[in-house]
Amino acid sequence: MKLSKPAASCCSSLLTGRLTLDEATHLAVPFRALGEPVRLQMLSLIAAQPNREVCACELAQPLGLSQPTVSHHLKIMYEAGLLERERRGTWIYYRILPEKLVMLRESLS
Amino acid sequence: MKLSKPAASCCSSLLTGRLTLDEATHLAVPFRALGEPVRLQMLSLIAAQPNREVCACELAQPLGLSQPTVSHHLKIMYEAGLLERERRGTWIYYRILPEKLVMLRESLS
DNA sequence: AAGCTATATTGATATGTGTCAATATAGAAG
DNA sequence: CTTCTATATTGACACATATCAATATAGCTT
Repeated sequence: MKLSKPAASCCSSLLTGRLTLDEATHLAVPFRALGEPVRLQMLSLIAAQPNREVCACELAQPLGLSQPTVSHHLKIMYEAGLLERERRGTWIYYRILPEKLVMLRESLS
Repeated sequence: MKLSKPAASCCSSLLTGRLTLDEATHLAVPFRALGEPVRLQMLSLIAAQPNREVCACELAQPLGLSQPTVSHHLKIMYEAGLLERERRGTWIYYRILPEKLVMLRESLS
């Protein structure tokens, strides 16, 4: 079993070696998701909830955005691996995935 | 002297309270800069140098980009506070600002 | 000053994206 | 099944941005 690149297959780090275009492309996705002010506000709003989750329906009003726009941003963060979602009845609740934040922090060190 | 928000004026954190639009707008800048694969490759390339710096002229060829495009990306990362630059004769050398990476890591924790 | 090289800027173009209105879908409740 | 509400998708539009060729600027060197 060859281990040309030890344990970096899951999460590449910026500073420990040159990134291939493929690694860079994957790593850029969550950073791009974080590169939008409205989405950062969404994350901080979720984190500020007592139970660390928020119903999608609670986001439009405090952010002054339409429902489709909220849905769009949630989708981007979900697909970037920053959020998980859980359906409970008619509502869908979103939570931050702390592991992803850890991974991103590690990619910067 | 009122200290309504202790030490967070320099670097706001995602998870320790709701971000204002202004805080979010500022924090989004470096994340957006990191959200481009080519720029991540540039950073990893700089970090991989023995002296942790790179001449702007050394970037175009390994990345397969034109000189103006390289200049554009360097400017974006410079203005985002990720890079510092130093002119030495005709050449300009870029280095990563580790403090900025620390700040970004902290904003994710 | 003139010429050379490195870097930045400009202009043009193609692509990406944030936004909303309108519409579709999904689940709950009558 | 029908209706109601929550969420997602589509279409359209404005704006941002990645890219390069052409050009400008800046600093050496002669």
